[in-house]
Amino acid sequence: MTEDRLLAGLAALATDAPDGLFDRIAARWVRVPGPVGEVRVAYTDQGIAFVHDGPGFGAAFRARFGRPLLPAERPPAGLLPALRTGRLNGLRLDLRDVSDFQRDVLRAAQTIPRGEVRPYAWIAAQIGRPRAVRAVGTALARNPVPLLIPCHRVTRSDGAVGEYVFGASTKERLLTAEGADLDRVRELAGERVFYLASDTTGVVCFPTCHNARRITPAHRHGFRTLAQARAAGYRPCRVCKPALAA
DNA sequence: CGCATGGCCCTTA
DNA sequence: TTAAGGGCCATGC
Repeated sequence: MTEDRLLAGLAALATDAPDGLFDRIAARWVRVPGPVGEVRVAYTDQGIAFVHDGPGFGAAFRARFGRPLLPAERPPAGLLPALRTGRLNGLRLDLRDVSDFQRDVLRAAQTIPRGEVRPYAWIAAQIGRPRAVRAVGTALARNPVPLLIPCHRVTRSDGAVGEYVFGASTKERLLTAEGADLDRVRELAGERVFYLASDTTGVVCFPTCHNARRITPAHRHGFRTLAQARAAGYRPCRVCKPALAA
């Protein structure tokens, strides 16, 4: 920051109400109902900063953000619907403390529609780091705002659901509640099928893509790899973009 | 086909 | 500064 900007900032502080200043430094927190039980949420004037379940909330927040934390009267506008519907709908997030890499990962995760899943490797490819698959897992594990950024929609390439901040079983409950057919995914994985194609459209998808779910059984073809699907004449779906995982 | 293993890359201690 | 390890993945029996 230049000296001029610093002086301007100081001047602004002098004219600001003290509580306005405080809210720029500190964070507020509330307990709210989430899709799988109560969660605690911290937020700043920039947006939602931290979502956590159960005990240890305050300690975890301070360890990570190092800011004072005060209880709020009521949840910020839009938080409850966002938690209920799995869509932000304009709710702002405060992601200032995350690294560039993590921000890319989180942004990619945000594009996964409700009721669908994508592999960790897909995220890695999507952000242009196709080999940073494990690092993607690490970044998602540190998602400061789970539920709001749907890291639970990222699952393993072999069809297993994978790990989750709130535990694998919660991940399953969440996905099932959102309408993802995990039993079907597992059934396909048992047959080594990770892609579904339609011979009427000539398109190949991830199994939970809404386009894949509408394929008539008679026209459905399963593939183990994208390369095999391509060899059979199918092109990757432009919605779920399976090309980016191969 | 289930399991082990080496590889990869970002983050933290 | 460096080394260790993690929400993974592709391979090799």
